[in-house]
Amino acid sequence: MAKIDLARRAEIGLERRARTRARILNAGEALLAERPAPAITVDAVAEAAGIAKGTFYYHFQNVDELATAVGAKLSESFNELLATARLQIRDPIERLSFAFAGFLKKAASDHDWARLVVQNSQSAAEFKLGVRANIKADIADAISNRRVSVRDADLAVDIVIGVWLQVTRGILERHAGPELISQALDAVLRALGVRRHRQSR
Amino acid sequence: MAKIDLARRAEIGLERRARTRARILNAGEALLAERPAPAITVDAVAEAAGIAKGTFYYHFQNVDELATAVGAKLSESFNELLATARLQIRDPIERLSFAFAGFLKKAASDHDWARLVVQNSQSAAEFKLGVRANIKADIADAISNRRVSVRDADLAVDIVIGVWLQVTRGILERHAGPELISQALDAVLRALGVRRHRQSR
Amino acid sequence: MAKIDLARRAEIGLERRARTRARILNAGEALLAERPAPAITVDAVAEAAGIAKGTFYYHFQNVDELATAVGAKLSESFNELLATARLQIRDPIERLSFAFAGFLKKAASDHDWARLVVQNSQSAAEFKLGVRANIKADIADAISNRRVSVRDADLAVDIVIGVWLQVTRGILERHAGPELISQALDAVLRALGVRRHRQSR
Amino acid sequence: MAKIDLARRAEIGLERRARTRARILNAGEALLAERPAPAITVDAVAEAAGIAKGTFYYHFQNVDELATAVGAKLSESFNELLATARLQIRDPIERLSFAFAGFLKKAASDHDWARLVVQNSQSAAEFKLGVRANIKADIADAISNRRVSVRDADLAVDIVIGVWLQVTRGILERHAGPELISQALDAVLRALGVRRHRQSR
DNA sequence: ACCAGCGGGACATCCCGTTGCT
DNA sequence: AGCAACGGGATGTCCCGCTGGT
Repeated sequence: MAKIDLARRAEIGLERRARTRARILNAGEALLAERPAPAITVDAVAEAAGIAKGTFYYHFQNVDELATAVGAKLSESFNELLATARLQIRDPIERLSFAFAGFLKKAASDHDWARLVVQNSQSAAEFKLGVRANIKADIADAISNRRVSVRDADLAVDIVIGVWLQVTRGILERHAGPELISQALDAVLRALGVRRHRQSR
Repeated sequence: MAKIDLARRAEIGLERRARTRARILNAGEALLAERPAPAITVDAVAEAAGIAKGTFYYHFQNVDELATAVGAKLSESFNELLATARLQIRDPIERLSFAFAGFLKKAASDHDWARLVVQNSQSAAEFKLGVRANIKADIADAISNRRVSVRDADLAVDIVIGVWLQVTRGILERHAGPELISQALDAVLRALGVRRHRQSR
Repeated sequence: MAKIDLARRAEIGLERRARTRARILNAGEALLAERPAPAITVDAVAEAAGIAKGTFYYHFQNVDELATAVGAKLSESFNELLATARLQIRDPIERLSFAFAGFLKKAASDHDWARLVVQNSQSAAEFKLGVRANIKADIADAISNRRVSVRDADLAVDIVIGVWLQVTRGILERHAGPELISQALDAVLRALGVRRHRQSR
Repeated sequence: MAKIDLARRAEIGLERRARTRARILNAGEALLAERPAPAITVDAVAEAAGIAKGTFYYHFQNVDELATAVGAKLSESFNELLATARLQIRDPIERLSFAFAGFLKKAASDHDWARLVVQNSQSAAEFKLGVRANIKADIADAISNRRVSVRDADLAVDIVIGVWLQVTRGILERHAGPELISQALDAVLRALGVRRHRQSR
């Protein structure tokens, strides 16, 4: 019974720990959506999360570590979408299109998420690199298959990311409707010089 | 005689004031190029400008006011380029192309300026609006003249600005060479669906 | 068990908090006895209380709040004396006399307290109003009972308070002895035009 | 002619100096009427006087010196009234009465002056001593002539000054009307135990 | 005699990271 | 695991008094 007690207790502790950590993460997410990392304070996070400041330090070293964790969580949300695409879609252009449209749709339906993405695109190097690597892989594939006229893969990635981020900002600032998403996608594909092939969208 | 005295005094005062103010502005520019406004301190600005903190507060209310002033100065650097284009080029597409390429060239040749632009594109609402308004005017013109296939002016502006900013980032981060500028421009024009007309570039 | 824990924790917290708060209050009292509120600094209070500045701000928003708290504590010291009078003495004139003499006796025996009273009589509106209201109630009573010849209650209060404060200053500045207290009281009663009745003092 | 020029110039200089000094004094008066000396700044005085801060330091060493000068000016305003009384009135009680009523009348008709008096009564030792000395002289006279029943001159002075100051506060805070002045005077005379003699009021 | 501008420093405020407790 | 309270220090802000000019 003592065994059970201890195991149970540890289990509860872990649960509790995870729950508290999640609350901090959510609070951090909300604040990081408003302003960049250097401008948020541990006090603010603790208050938003409804915990004591000491508790924050039990879970994170400092605000930067929280920002990193939030960035990682954000990366996951991207990877979910990308994983789907990777499994189901073979054609790199279609895959890119799927992801591009998917990200914008998500931004349109979840403004908090969109704000977070925009803020993190500025700082949070790791997050940026992850997304970029994914897009670049598809584009490099497309380039080597002569599916696009653009030569420079990095330039192509910049075009895709640049339009994506700016349209995301447009969604937030001008409440641009979702009907613009397909137009934006078409524009990006034109920019890349996509050759019609088996283009299904 | 009193007239001359007063005028002279004011003149000297203005000169001195202007000189100190310029030093602060330059220091602020340099710091704002590194990190966003909320993360720079008055102490850092004062030290970089070689003045006392009290002197800073004699010229600006606080760091935000400095950031605004830097933004205004930045706007001017844009307006210079745009004023040239406005006077010499009639065709909206050519004008847009001229400005787009011009901004990227400037970024390539002056990385400090480029960094400042990228940082300010995030904050500094006024600066953004000024640039945006200029671009939108040309695009609206092009749309009404059926020179582009894109319908939504705001989306078109987002495309131009998005690619521009991201390529500027590329110049800074990957030291992208100036040879990419014309490729980027071509891509943007394709994205807008520009119809060949008397397109000379 | 959890209940006990929480209660105990809160209790200890409260104890510690109260102790530190009391130290700050005492330090503030001592400083406010020397000079008016706008002239005392948080640094001085913190040093006098033997705490860090941060701790001060954990307990008070700023010096004004401390001054208010000191005023409240001072009010209590008055109310203690007045409460005794209210319970034991029926006659308004006697009650007033008791309080008047009591305040002066206290001033004579505790110069720090007296200094604090004199300083606070200038600022600290709330403190003043509390004392004034008490005195006025007794005087209004006396007026309606035709126990005094003075008609205007506010004027009567001014007379009582004015003499009281000034004699208190005299105690501090000229080290006026306690033998003057009864003389001062007699003078005030004459000023009010008190009619002998069952006047026992 | 050169002589005349120089003399004239010096004359003008003196005039100008006096005028500027007066402007500073007036501004200081206005500010010192609002809050005690430690809380007013040279910057505020300079702005209120419409002069540069450097000019302030040409006329005064610091704020305390200004406060002293304002106090001196205030003393003069008292002495004017007292000088009249001294010349025209022989009887010490009548003289005291004249001054007491005169001060209150002035307070009622010039609230700025009254505010200044109340503020300075707290600080400004010199000002207080001057007034006190005057009153005490009359009272000592009255005591030695057996015109009052009070024995202790200092206590008597405290009574007079205490009531006077508090009634002045009443005039400011409750806009007490001038009709209370004679009542206040009567009360003070009763407090002192004045024996009817040739009492004219 | 007056002024604009400036250097220096006192002070208020905020916030970080730690401690001791349960 | 979580909390209240605290110490320490970075930073913003204000203001004093000086300087060099006319």
